[in-house]
Amino acid sequence: MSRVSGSSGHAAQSAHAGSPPTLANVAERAGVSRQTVSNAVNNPDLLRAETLVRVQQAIEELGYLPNRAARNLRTRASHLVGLRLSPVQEGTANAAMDRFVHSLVWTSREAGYHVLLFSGEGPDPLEGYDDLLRSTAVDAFIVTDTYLGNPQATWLRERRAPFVAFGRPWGDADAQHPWVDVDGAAGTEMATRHLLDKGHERIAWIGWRKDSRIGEDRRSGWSRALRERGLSTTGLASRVEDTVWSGGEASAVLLDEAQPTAFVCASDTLAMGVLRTLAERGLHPGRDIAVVGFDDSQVAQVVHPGLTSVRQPLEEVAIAVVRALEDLLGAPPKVAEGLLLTPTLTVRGSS
Amino acid sequence: MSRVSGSSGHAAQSAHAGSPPTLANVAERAGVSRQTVSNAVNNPDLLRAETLVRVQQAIEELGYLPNRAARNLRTRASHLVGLRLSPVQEGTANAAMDRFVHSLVWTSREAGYHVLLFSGEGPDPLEGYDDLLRSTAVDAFIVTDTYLGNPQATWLRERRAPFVAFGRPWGDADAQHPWVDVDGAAGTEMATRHLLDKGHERIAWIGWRKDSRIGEDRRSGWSRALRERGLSTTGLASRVEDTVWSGGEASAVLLDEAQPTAFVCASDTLAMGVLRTLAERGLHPGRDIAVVGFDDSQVAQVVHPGLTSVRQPLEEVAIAVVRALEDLLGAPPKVAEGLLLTPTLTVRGSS
DNA sequence: CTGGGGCTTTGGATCGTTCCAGGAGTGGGG
DNA sequence: CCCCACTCCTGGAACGATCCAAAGCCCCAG
Repeated sequence: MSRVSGSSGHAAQSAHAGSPPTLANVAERAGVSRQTVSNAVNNPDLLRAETLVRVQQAIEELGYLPNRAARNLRTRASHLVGLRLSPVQEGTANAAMDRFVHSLVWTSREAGYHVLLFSGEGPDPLEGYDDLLRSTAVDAFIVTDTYLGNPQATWLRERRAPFVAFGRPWGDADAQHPWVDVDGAAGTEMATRHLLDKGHERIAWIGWRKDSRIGEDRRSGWSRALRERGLSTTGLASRVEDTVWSGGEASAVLLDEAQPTAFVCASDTLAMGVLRTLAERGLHPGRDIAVVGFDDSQVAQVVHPGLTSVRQPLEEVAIAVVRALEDLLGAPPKVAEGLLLTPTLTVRGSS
Repeated sequence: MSRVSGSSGHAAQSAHAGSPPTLANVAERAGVSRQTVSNAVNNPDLLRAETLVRVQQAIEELGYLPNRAARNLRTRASHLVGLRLSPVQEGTANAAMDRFVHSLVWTSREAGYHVLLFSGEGPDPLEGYDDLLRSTAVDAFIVTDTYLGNPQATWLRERRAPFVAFGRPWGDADAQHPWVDVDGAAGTEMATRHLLDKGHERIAWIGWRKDSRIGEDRRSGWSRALRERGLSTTGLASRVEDTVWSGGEASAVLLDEAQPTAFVCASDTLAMGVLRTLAERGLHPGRDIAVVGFDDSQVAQVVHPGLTSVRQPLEEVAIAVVRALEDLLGAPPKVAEGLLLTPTLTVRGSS
């Protein structure tokens, strides 16, 4: 047999092999049984040191790696976690999602998992879950859009499908599944305090409609911070759609009617609207009026004076999610828990 | 056996079953052999109509779906495609990537594939490919960062791993793999013509360093459009890093030295720098000076007067990539081809 | 010398599916 | 009446790994 020099330090022979080496191939080469090779891979402690070395050498020489399908079949586990990409919402939320996905993929890798993306077609939030679950394609799911009043959670629980949620179970207090979330209220509270410390006293809020749990949560941080200092919130809050235009309109009205010196917004998108209004009126963000957004999106980083924004610790969220996943899939599964992480404030020119 | 009423119109019994139903279960219930059930699923034509109905009914009643691992093992295919997320480059490129991933997941679903994400740890562009390939976890890869002089392409070809590239094989003309790319030059040419049609004659270019193939390609579209109208390009081009600051600096210098009335940029990030400079000088984008970016990112949509930008048809790219994938994995595999798509121009306030 | 216990290693069965070769039933032509 | 072709269906083997029970080996106490 001719040898191919492996440049990357990896398997030498597998490069041109017709089909990948199997356990049996390794076993034959090492002069042991299949089971021994399997043990060398999964339970090295069981082998005599001498044998282990011999087997490992054979593995190295052949460039053996266990066939995933076979292993999955036997162990009834795929080491894949499913993540559903919500339907096209080319908005701010997407940007955060992107960061989260990156972190998640990264963290999962360390834990021996891979992330399988799937998409729901229509508005049906269950779309896609069913097939993957029934075909045992994934070990667990990661559910992200819990603001929907999470029908997924209910559905998945009924099917006894393991899953971890990024987002609190807003509706039911006695949800049984593990979840991780970012304390939005703490974020806006931090943002508001930051402005208070800068001397602002009339700080306005622009958020989402009242039926948004997340929106109301973030709003509560703002009002809490103000009341803490004995300041009133009346007339200083506005609830609108999450668009630049809405943010602009709302801030225009607020400026006219309540003369705030600063704005805290439920999203960077809304904050962009505020910046636009300020520009139209010849006001300078950061100098004349302070503005704080939420999510620390790309936009916040590149817009003119820089937009101060609440940043979600998505890397930590990912780590916590994966940890919860491991607890969940481990034997025996640990009890489900919720974890609330605190965001940080990225200060830029707008404040 | 008690019946559970299935609310979603799906499997009735599987909801509370300990383990999912198998082929054998269905076969028993339908009074046929395993193989017949298998045929009912994969080759319905082989069955007598009557039998087919009976089997399908049993499948429906049990909520049967083939076990993925077993099928993968037997057919030596996973119906998964691997997509590597590049190391954290929290920049503009990311945003485009995000849109692409969405489209890809969506399109893959239709073709019966799922997208498996993985991440390379360090700068090594091969990181992660090897394991997935050797363990036969994915059927093919989708390679996106071909600007690296694609060592992946070379490596994957050596291993005979099927893959489709999003991005031209810039280096070697005789690359054997299928690829899909967006004609950046056509995009900037379109953008430049758009400005020419608006009456601009001194149109500047701000792009990336000369060693960027993509950057030079985009630049060529600009210069082609100018020369076409007999206009000179000398002194009107600048090549810098892809940062807001660089874009700002470059535009400041160009404004001083060449008095352009419009800017075409290789990225939205650079365009944002131009907008900043204009703001500092009290110039109004779209009225005094026109600006066009590239990628039609989130930023372009929300920034003040709106940033005109070249938009890549990523949905079409995804479709083409998946089609190429199907050709590649089909039997017999079709010949590899390259496909160049044309971007569009999203016109906004900045021009 | 025998037997028990710990440490290693082994062969067979199994996971759930698809491939393969062949069997049962039907109908038509010689 | 026989044989062949055709349609439809079946049982056994295979994919490549892990689980399980048990066998071989070695050493020491009885």
